[in-house]
Amino acid sequence: MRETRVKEWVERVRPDILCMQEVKVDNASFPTLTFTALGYKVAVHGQRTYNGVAIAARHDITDITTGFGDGGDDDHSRFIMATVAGVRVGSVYVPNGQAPGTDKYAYKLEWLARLRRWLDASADPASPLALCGDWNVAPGDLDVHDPKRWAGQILCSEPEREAWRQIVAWGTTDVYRAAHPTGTAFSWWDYRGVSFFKDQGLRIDHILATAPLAARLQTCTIDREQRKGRDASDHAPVTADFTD
DNA sequence: ATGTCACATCTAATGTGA
Repeated sequence: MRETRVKEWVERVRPDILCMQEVKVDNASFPTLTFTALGYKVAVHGQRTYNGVAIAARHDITDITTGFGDGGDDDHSRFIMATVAGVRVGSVYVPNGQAPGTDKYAYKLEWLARLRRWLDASADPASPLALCGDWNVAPGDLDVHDPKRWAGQILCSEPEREAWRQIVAWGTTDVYRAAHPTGTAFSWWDYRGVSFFKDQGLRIDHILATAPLAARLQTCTIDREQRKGRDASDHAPVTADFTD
């Protein structure tokens, strides 16, 4: 986990809630004290080396659940839900999927289908809820720097986009797209080559909100500056402001 | 355009996943 950079970002931005993905440490190794010292509570569903998701919040965190609890494979720590200040919040790390046709791709599509079934069974679109994280899906061509070059590729293929739409159709709004109907801000740029320098990015990190929460949306921005500098992630943080 | 990065492992170069 990029602890120093996250700490500096939290000190400056002071979000009420921060959802993290790919923390890549188990619960015992998560830097809980770093967040506590900043005035945050944390809920962690960690995993060593791979995956791992967490939520930090300035209010109390209650009703924490991890995984889908559907009897399926929960070996990957990719999903944690909790309640903060009356909002049900999820930190979501969707599998990358490697490439269409691979086992990992099938796992990704099934994982997204499981998330939809979990929402059907365990959540209420009429209540305030947000799903935040690395979705590893660019929902439409506006979210891709070069749609022709990416057509059919991982992160952009039609089955992935359809699985994404099934999540949205459950009852959420992509709040960046709601705030910026024609915006072309990206949240991820490949480490390799000159992709960031040339802004050859994709928008794959999303905040989805149910109607009662989306109605309170003020702004949604992607902090491109965070992709720069020493020890930067290949992702940039997405932030949304909601009225009380 | 198969490139960069971080981390793991039979601590040095290689495999893995992104």
